[in-house]
Amino acid sequence: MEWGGPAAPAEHDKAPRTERGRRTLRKLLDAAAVEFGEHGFHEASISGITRRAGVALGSFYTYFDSKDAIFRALVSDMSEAVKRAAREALAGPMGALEIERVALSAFLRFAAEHKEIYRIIDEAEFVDPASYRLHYETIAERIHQRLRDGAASGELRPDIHEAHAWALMGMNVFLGLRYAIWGQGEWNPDAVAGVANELVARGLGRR
Amino acid sequence: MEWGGPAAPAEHDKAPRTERGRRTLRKLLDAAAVEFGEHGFHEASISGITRRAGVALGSFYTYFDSKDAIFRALVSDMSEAVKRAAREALAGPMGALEIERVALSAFLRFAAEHKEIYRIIDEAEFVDPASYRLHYETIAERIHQRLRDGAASGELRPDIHEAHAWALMGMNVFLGLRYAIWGQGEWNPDAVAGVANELVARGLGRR
Amino acid sequence: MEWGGPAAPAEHDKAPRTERGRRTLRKLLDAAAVEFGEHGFHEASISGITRRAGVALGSFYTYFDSKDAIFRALVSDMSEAVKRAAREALAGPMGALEIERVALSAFLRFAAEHKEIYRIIDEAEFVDPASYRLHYETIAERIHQRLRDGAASGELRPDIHEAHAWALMGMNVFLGLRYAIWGQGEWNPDAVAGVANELVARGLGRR
Amino acid sequence: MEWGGPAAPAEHDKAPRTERGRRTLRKLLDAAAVEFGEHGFHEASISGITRRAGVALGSFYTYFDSKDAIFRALVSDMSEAVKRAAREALAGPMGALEIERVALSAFLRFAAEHKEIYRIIDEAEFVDPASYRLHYETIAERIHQRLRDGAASGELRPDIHEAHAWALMGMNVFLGLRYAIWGQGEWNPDAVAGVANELVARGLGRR
DNA sequence: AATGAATGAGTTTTCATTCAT
DNA sequence: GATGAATGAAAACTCATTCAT
Repeated sequence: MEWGGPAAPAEHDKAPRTERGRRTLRKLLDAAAVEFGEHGFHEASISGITRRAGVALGSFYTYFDSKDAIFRALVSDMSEAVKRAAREALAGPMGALEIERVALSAFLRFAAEHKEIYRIIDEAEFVDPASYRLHYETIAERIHQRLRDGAASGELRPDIHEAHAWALMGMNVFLGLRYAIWGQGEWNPDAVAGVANELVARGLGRR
Repeated sequence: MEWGGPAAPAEHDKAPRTERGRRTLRKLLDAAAVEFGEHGFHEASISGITRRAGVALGSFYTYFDSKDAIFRALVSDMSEAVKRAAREALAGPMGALEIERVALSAFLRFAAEHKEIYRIIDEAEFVDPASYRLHYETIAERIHQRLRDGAASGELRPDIHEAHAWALMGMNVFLGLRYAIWGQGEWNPDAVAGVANELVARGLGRR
Repeated sequence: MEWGGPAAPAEHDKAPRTERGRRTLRKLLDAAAVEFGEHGFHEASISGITRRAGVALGSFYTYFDSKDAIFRALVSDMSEAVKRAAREALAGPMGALEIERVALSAFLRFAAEHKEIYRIIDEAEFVDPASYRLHYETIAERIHQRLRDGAASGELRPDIHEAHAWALMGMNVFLGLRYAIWGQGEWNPDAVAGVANELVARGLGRR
Repeated sequence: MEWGGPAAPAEHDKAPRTERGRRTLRKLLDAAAVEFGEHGFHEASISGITRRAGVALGSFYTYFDSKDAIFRALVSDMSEAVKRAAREALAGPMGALEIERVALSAFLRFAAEHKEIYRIIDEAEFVDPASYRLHYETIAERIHQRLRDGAASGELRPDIHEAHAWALMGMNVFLGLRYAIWGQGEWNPDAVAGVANELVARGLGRR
């Protein structure tokens, strides 16, 4: 459940000043990921978080101003983690279609590993609509850029539209929902990504 | 905001016996759509619903057993309305690809008209996970069936897979999010549906 | 401890609509007078008030929005009661000096009877400074008017100044503090009022 | 805001041993005067005091045992300062009436300079009732003694009563409230003291 | 002496649900 | 059926005080 990364994001306004404090902050974030994933934002309780983290209730407020605040911190933590996972998978040089296939495959693996991400991102729609919208707009823009690059290189059709990026993202998200979250053991990320990629290849590729 | 249809769904266990009761029930459902759409399930309050409906707080329990109950009634009300909108749009005889285009176009119009549907369906993930899952599985199955029909008629590729249905649904949902919900005035449902449909046509159509 | 008067002041925004509600509101106000008088605003608790009133904790919020709100309601209740007590004592026709003597005497009796008034008014300085200031400014103005009337009738010096009204009020308040609140059994309101009145008579009376 | 005087009152049980400690103690007391004056006892926080003082939270307890303790130290600091201001104003030889006039004038100036004194003394009624009562009883006794001296010297009426002292103190306090605390710029301490003193002169002076 | 993290008891407030009229 | 008052469990949040470094 550890979302890796350093425990004290730069923008955090109650940054710990000691090593001990840094550890406590990390424990709280990890505990919050579990608690929110299990119960959802509203059913989750601060005391549930601190209990899991093994710290006193009051200590929560040493690091966060409210339940909202830790939720927001968690969402950006996760957006960051998803991005990192994608970047790692896309390290080497690849063709445009290959990129999309690998990206989807990596995302499916990541979601299967961190199922709580769906609940938490979806709940952001209610808890912090701005960050919810930003989350998807950022990803769509990233995809859109990749598609334009593919068009420029001649591998994809020249008439790439923003709607294509959103369509692609929607596909990916729902395939993740169907297989990574609701899937039953036997499915294969590469196979799913392959089926989707064939659709994209024909749909957007140059013949 | 009126979700049309008769006021007393068959499965409702506290069906009103009088005409006056029927009107009160309808007022409550309409008020709930607004309240839940505006605040989300948890921030919404029964008293907010009854205030909007113009009835006394206590009267709520004459028609619903709980907050959950009215929410569930609303979700099925809406699923029903979406289905009805689709059915109406798909009345005449059409080819497989045309069906998908018209269905998406109708859905985009419907969502633009009833923006609260996204919030409410999404929130079902937390309030009533089973109905959330059922909602999407039902739609996916419907799409899957249509694709199989298209394959049988020879218009689509023969190797249709369930993943194709989920991919298609994801596209539609995210295009709705981007344009019907977050869009700014100028967009055209038919154009969006056209872009998506071209992708599907190449991706799944027989050459 | 009952502050008499009707239970539902006109300006109250959560006025009860039934007789039963009216009784509950009255019980809450009376209980609050005791609780605030005994513990002061900050040490007083809502649950203490409802326990004394014999109603459920939640019922408090049927009538008041917050601890502040009931405190403010109480202060105006009391200002009103003090004014009423004074008016009753000053019913018949009297000379200017006699008026001041009777007013002080009545105030001393009232304060002895309702010792909590000092704590509550004084605490308003912190809880609701505006009403604290208004309370004293209103009384000072009332006194000032009476003194001007006395000057007009020729019984008092013609050069009455606002400062005289504040001086008189200060005398009264501190004599109340010394005798009505901190006094030990044996004191006599009329005697105290007499001593003060002689001072006023010489100080402000026409020779 | 500095209440002058040496930083370590004799009765203080945690007297600092070093010069540095003495400075920290002084900073805490000055910060507390501002914090309590601004927010009142209950809304004031230890962390607010240490933040203003520029020291760490924990350091507070090196010098005071509790929030109450520093409040009490502050009240006695202020009582002391008021007394000192009066003593300085009353240095030379004066008649009984002149003494009262000068004392009031000096008090008005002092209060205008240190407006927080009213809030803090008044709040003592709730935080430390004994010291509140003692504060006023001590002052009343001091005034009473001066009036008796005036009677003995023949300048004042022989039948001086304790109630006269309390009446005088009440006048002074409320004139201070009206002019020093709530007054708007233009008032003159000597003029106010003059009006009050004329009242006292006629009321208590020998004709 | 100084620092700042940790503690947890205590209080306000909300609101779904029940009930008497 | 309708009304609106009553209930009380549950949770967020504050902050004086303690403690480890």
